[in-house]
Amino acid sequence: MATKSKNKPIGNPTAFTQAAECLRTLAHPVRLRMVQLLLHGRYTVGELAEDCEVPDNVASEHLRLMQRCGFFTSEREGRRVYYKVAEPHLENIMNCIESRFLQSPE
Amino acid sequence: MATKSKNKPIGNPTAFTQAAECLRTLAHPVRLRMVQLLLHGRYTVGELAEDCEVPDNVASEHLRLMQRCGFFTSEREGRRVYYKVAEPHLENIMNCIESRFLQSPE
DNA sequence: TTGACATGTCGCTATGTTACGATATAACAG
DNA sequence: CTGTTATATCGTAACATAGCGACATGTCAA
Repeated sequence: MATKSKNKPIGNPTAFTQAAECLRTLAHPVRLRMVQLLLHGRYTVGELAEDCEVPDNVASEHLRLMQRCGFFTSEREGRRVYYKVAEPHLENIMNCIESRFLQSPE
Repeated sequence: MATKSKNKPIGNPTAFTQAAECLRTLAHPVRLRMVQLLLHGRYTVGELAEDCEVPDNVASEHLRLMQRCGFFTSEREGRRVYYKVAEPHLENIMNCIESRFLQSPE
């Protein structure tokens, strides 16, 4: 019964927990849009907030969450703060998501 | 100012909402492990529950969630119910996740 | 200094999610 | 029929999350 030879993939429980945490951070429509935008350039909090149609402080909180996951870094320039992508795998994952959900502009 | 020519990617708000829902469904350690297993073969509820170390009814609820997203289908055989992958993009997305988090067996 | 602007943080409420125990259904053996 | 196994569902309690308004910080201009 243990010799069923189903050769299961190995699974490190800790890794699944970490992966799930990052995916939860990604799993929000506003945050997905922010990732998509930041993969194409750098933006300020205000620019992201306007594009996503949320108040500035809400945008700021979403950005803070993603910064904690290591997705983004930020640099202040004058009174503006620019965010940009720091996690290189975000591009691959976003491509997968886009190919499934954002394909046909309808 | 609108002529800043940042050529933003187009974004269909509905698509981001759908994508976020599916990602939330994926964003759980037990469910990620189930997806990984089912990408390599078909399994019964009991087999998945044992591998993931959760009670059968908890496994059943996770499977139901993922079935609602279209990730899996199920077929009864006697008293067992086998689940298998129905959403072809799951493999690509899982590969992205594995390449980021499940790389080094350590 | 004062005031305006950009961003960040806090406290709260509403809502969603998870896991559990109990119970229900389904298939089968005797 | 009865009992056993496999899976599914329901109600609920603990917990996490999202968004809001108010307030705090930080930068600059006059």
